[in-house]
Amino acid sequence: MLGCPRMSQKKRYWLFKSEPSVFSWSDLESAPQQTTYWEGVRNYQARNTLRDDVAVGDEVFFYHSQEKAIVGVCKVTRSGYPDHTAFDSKNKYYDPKSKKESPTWYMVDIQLKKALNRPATLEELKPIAKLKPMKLLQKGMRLSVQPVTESEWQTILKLTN
DNA sequence: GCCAACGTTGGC
DNA sequence: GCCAACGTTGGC
Repeated sequence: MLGCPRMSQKKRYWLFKSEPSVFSWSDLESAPQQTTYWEGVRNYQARNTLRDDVAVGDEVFFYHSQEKAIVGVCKVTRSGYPDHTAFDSKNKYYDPKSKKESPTWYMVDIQLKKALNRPATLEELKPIAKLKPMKLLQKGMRLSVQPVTESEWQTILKLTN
């Protein structure tokens, strides 16, 4: 669409972390249309990314926190919209501060694209010189939604090929 | 399982 | 608006 600034932008790459005991790659495999909304992000920086930067067509590394490995690739099928789990008092992600008129928290939808041939572990990524600046590998980095550069993306894909 | 590094909350 | 207290994450 002309005139829509984000539309004309190049595809971007992201990494989403998930606790496999909460929501795993295999949960995504068995989800309807292998699609899920990315609920429960309760960190402002990650929220800003979901709300403002993640766009339809972008690609996402799915990272298992416990396993400490990237396990698959997804694509974004819906860009930022209010995280409805924050409105539900029975939901574990309930946040009374977030109002429907002015939502605090946002989510996107992602769809499974393909599993990596094998998981790319944090351990093996760390010594790779090209990946040294990668957000995931920085000390104290706990962001659950983070950008990945195209070169980092390609390096990791090549590694697991 | 411990503890350092963060982010958030709340008292002042 | 500062900062101590607290909760959570993640490296080891």
